[in-house]
Amino acid sequence: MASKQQTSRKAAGTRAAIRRPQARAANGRTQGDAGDDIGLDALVGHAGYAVRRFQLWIFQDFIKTLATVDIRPTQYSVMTVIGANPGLSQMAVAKRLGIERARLVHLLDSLEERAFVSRIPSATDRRSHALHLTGPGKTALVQFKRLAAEHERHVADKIGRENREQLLRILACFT
Amino acid sequence: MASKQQTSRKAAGTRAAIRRPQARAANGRTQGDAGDDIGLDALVGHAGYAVRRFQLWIFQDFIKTLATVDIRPTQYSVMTVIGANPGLSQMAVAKRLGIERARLVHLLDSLEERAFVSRIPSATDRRSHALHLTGPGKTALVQFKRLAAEHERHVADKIGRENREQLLRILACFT
DNA sequence: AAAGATTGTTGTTGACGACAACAATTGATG
DNA sequence: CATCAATTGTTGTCGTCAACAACAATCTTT
Repeated sequence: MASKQQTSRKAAGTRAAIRRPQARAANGRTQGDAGDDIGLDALVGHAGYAVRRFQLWIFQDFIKTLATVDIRPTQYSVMTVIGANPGLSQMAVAKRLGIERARLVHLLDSLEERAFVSRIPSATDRRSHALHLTGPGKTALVQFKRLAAEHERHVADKIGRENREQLLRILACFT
Repeated sequence: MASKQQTSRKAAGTRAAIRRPQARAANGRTQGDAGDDIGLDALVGHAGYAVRRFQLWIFQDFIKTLATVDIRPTQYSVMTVIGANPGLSQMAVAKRLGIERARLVHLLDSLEERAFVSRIPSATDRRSHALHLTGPGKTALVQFKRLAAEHERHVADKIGRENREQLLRILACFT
């Protein structure tokens, strides 16, 4: 942090800027202005880039759509799995969702504080907890699913209903 | 942090565990073991979940494939855009890639330290920098692109060549 | 010249993935 | 049965990343 010497900002002007008018970009643009015709070059052929942008958009919409109930995508996924498979251990949930068990601890803490989920000591294995939705948790999840379905409609509006289903088919092997 | 009272762990055994044998899950499974047949319920219909899992996989593969040159996806995207549009300002690059300009500062710091990119004071606007690849930066980028193409082949192997192209088409509106 | 917007920068916050260590407990092996 | 390895939940740290807020320097507008 203390090493960055800032050759440009504060000392701007000391360097003579001996450059031909401007090494005109690959486009027709001279400077880096607002013009939205900046080429992405190899990036357009990369699935990762498109997926990253898409995921950003989709998560933001999810968070916004479920803002009134203050539930984030990961929390929703945890509650959904527990709701469909009551009695699961934390390890099982973590493994199934691809979450680290260390991270799941905090997620469950927050959900337990809000009385949506309860950790019940397993009768057969005193190391593990059997995860269950509470009464209020079940009721809440119904509403969450309604809102999540609304979010899913936003997705369909954005990329098209057909495309959304195709996408789900293509990525089914990751779920 | 100091409030979590841990009703289960340390005090395990004090509570009588008055529960019928086990509230058998929706599946046939009793406990939350390793069995990989845990239902996802509503999650399977959510694009966001599939996309999150896919992005995780794809980024890990990218990082692994480009590990020898120590370049991460975001760094690659920055260098690619600068390479294709020399002279861009930081604002322009940030806006184009959907990165925050605050974040781009650090990205450029690291790339400038490695002498891949240089911030040249703009001749027309003394606030902004014109971003360029250095000689070594251009050479390196060629290799990065080769490795990135190899990564892209991994993606095609994973989800299928046809599916990959379809995916790119569907998500083209986000790039 | 003054007011407002833009650009790069610094800093903070919170979500998240990865990893390492630990106590309690279970399971397997001798 | 005693012992050792493995598992489970937990705590902690580290680094990445998005989102904001504030700031100085500089442009733009009036």
